[in-house]
Amino acid sequence: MFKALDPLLHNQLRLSIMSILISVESAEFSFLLEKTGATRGNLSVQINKLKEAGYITVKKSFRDNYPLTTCKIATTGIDAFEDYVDALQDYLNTT
Amino acid sequence: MFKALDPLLHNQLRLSIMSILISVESAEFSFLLEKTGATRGNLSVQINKLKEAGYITVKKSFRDNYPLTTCKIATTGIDAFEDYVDALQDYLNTT
DNA sequence: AATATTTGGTTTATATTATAAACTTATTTA
DNA sequence: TAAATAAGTTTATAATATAAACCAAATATT
Repeated sequence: MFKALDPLLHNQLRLSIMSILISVESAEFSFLLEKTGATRGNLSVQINKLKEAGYITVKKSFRDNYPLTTCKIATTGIDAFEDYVDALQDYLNTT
Repeated sequence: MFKALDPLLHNQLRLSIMSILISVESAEFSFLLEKTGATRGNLSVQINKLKEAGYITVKKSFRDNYPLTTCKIATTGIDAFEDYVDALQDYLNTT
């Protein structure tokens, strides 16, 4: 009856990140920071978990001499996100 | 932008329980056990958390000499569930 | 030219949470 | 009367989330 909810996506911050990334071409660390309201530490950790899972790709570069972390959703991530949204319907269905 | 997700509801098993309870008059422990596929220990713990929060009421009685635990959603629980579903929309909105 | 502050993160220590295994108490069956 | 089953509860452990502390480089301040 209830499909399993991908534990990686079933977390507020990671879901926020994915939700943002699914609707933009790419997003910088500071953009995600502002949009999610997370702390830098937490954001860093969760970005890495999503990256380890292959849900997003992370590019590290420099801009104006400062580090710049850019995130982009991967195909695997899009699929996982869609599956998650799909699975959730069973739970929310207030008929 | 992203509303907070009630941590009590943002858990697969507890959300399953609430999802079931919102659509029935009441449900027995064994019914929830079967529908959720949880272990008895886990189900017991999560039912109690929902009860402590005032999201559900739990009635303990006996039937055929055996203990019978019956759960029913409370008004507070209905409200919380609706708020949760509402908050989630911001995250899922694939527009 | 030192020193302090800011930027843009990462590491890690701690607290919280989730979960299953072990336990309990009563009942029925062999 | 011993073993198995029913219906849960308790609790030990593992996993997770989170913020505080840290770090390196750049810029600003005295």
